[in-house]
This record gives sequence, C-alpha cells and structure tokens, in this order.
Amino acid sequence: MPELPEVESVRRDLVRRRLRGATVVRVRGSGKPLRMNKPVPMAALGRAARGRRIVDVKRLGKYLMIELDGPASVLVHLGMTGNLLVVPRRTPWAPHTHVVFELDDGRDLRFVDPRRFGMVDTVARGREREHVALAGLGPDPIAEGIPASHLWDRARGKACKVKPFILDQRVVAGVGNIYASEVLWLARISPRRKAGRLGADDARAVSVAIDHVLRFAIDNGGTTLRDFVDAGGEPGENGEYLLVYGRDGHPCPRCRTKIRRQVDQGRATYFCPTCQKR
DNA sequence: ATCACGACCTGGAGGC
DNA sequence: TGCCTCCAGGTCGTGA
Repeated sequence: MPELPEVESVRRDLVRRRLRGATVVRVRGSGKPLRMNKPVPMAALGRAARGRRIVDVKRLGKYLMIELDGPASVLVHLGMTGNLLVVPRRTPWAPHTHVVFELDDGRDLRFVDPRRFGMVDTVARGREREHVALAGLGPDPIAEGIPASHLWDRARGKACKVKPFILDQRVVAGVGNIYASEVLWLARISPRRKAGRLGADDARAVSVAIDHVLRFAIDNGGTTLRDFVDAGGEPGENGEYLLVYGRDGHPCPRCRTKIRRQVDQGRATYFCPTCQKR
C-alpha cells in the first residue's frame, strides 16, 4: 500500500484535520507486536507523548514523524496495510487497531495494521536521522529531490536489475513497487536492464520520472489497491491513472503493445516490451 | 560486500 | 457453502 505518495497523503490529511495543536492525553495499545515481531514500546511512547502537544507532522521517505513539543517524536511506518486514522473516541476500535493516541479534543489518532508489518516508535526530536530506521535512507524525492548525478553515482558497478535498484530505500527514500513500474515505463527503461549499465541520459530520465510520477500520485491522493485510506478513511484516486501497474494484457498507452508482467526478486513488475528499450 | 530469496502476517479473490 | 491456492503497497535476516 503505502509508498511515498500515500504516506504524504496521510500526512497532509492529518494536518488538514487539525492534528497540530492537539495534546496527547493517553497512549493505549493492543499488546500485539508489529514489524519483525517486535513489541510496540508502549512505555516509551507514553513517556514521549503523554501531556505533549502535537506541533507538526513530517515525512521522510515512507516514514511519518509526529512531532511533539518535547524531546521525542513519534515515528510511524505503515508497512503494507497500516493506516493512521483520526476518529472520535467513541468509535469502536476496528479490528487490528494496535496503537491509539487519545487526544484532548475528544478524538483518537489510531494506528490500524492487519498484517502488522508496520512500525511505531519514538525518535529523538532534531536527531531523527540517528534512528536506526532512518539512518540509512537515501534522499527524499519530494523534500530534497533526486539529482540524476546521485542515481548515476549509486548505480555504478551495481549488478542488480534497475527496478530493485530504485526500490532500495538507501538509494531513493519512498519509491515502492507500484511507482517503480510507473517510473521505468515513463523513463522508457527496460526492467531487464542492470542498474550498473545505466547511462547518464538514463539516470536523468529516471530522475525526472520519479519526480513526475510521485507528484502526480500525490496530487491524486495516492493509490488505493485495497487497504489504503487517508486519515479520514478516504481512498486515493491515483489507481485510476496508473499506466502499467496491474495492467498486464492491456495496451501500452504509448504504443499499444500488450503490457507484460514479470517477477523480479519476488515482486511483480509491469512493463511495455516495445517502448521500454533503454 | 552484494544479491536473491524466503519469512514475517492477514485477508481477499478466484478455482474447484 | 467450503476449502484450497495464490496474491498483495514493505522490510529484514539468511546464505550463496
């Protein structure tokens, strides 16, 4: 579900729903572990958040940071099926509700995640990049941009194929499986290419395509295949505009050749065998 | 070190 | 109806 555009859509929606300014009065949890079967650090979350006002919601790659007016912030990753919802406190907990921040205005901020691949943790405010989950992340394509020179540098000598390369969060923070296919199609680069064989022109095309694809998806509120909704429970509209992802057998929007599906490192890739020749 | 692969977990879709 | 298999937006640990 949640790649950069979906996480950014959640971030914007949290801000729009006036999460900023609310004070956390209590933190509750399901007791179930999340990513890597690790327990949610409820005690640390309580210490960090209780009595603290939410001052901002920031994003780095696929991570959200709920900034509090104290020494620590709350770090959230949505995994595959995670959602952050703002609901009235009287709303019954949905199945798979794992962390709940009760706010002083009568609402809850709830982390719901059926598959429990997500993560909720505390992070030192102002030193977010020192958190183990964020330390290795590459630049954020929206906040910082991805210069072609950066891609070119990082691709040099790489034996892996180009799609796993742009999925590597240490290279670009935020591209996931849907948008990787879209980016390669837009850049006309074959997913069969080795990352190390990208030329300067190719790196430039990928850089431009990442920017374009992600911004377009953000403008559409992200892509909902199944689970993704924003903080108000609304799905994203970008699925209607996907050009190749999930469209095997459909004509390529550029050349009408049938879109093909292949599997790279266990993940589906969709591409046009005719116009992705680079 | 790099890379490919399976594991982690739940639920929905489709075949029989 | 039910049971089975396959598939899913992400990451992490393992072993070649």
